[in-house]
Amino acid sequence: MSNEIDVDQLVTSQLEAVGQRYTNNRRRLISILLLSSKPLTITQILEIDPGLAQSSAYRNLTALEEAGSVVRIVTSDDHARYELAEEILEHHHHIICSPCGEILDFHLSESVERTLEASLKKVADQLGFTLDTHRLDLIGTCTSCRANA
Amino acid sequence: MSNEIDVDQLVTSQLEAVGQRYTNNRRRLISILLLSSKPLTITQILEIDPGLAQSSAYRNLTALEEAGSVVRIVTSDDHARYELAEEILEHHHHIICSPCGEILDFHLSESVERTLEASLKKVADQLGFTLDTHRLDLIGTCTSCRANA
DNA sequence: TTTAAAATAAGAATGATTCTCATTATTGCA
DNA sequence: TGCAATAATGAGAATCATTCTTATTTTAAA
Repeated sequence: MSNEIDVDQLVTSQLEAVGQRYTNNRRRLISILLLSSKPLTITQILEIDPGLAQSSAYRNLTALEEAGSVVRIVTSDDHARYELAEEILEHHHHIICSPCGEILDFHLSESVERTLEASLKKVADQLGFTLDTHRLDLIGTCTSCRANA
Repeated sequence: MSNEIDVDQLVTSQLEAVGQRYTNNRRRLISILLLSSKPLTITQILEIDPGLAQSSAYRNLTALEEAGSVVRIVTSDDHARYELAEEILEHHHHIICSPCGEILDFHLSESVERTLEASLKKVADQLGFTLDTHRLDLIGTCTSCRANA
């Protein structure tokens, strides 16, 4: 799933399923996210590709989110961040620096992930919820914020 | 920690530690959150106690958050929600209904919680992060949203 | 009490995000 | 290939949760 051709095909079919086209602007967004190892704010995305119109970037990221290709992450700092969906990237989690809002991805071992999932399934059943996914975020302080403190 | 007198004492000292007073408005906020079994939006809080001024509610919830008495939770729907901090409520997690934004609290068994924490500590160390806490959210659909679908 | 510092509340300001709409591109069909 | 019809684009306006300002009120300590 790390091959760009596969990603394009996947996104194409995800968009098709919600009646949307894989346009040039949307390709640019996907490729920016593909090159980034961490979730990006709209501001960061526009800095990387200043040719993108802000309003189109918002609209297209929303379209990609509805298609299930992209995920919108909100932390307490007030810029949402976007990254490729787990169907493209693999299931993973986030470690968030609370002073600066920076987010990095990390993975949990298979076995921890599995015991966790079993427990979560049980909880959701008890509460009458249908489960789509889970989100595990670590909140802390990164090296550089610690240095500047 | 479920005794209201204890809560008031705790909040008083938490506020004191950041040079803030436990005023009447702040008491009203704490008691609303104490009576709720789930995180509330500002709108919901003002509906419960229409005597509160919106600007004061925001300011006071921010003060209580800085004191560590209250936590601000942002989901993808655009109203932040507030609940009492874990120091008051006990460590717990959230199950979020993505159609309607509703949040319920749940607890994980001690043993699952412990294995999880051990893994997370390891990850944080590797990435050079100091860890404050973790956040585990289940994303799904609640019974009533499923019924109206 | 008096007084200095903190809290309050009403409304203005901010700013991320969403909407509008005129223009441009794309698709399906003849 | 050419022509609608439909979808996407981009510039700027509008929205709306949240934060700021400021004049007034409350509080705590001497």
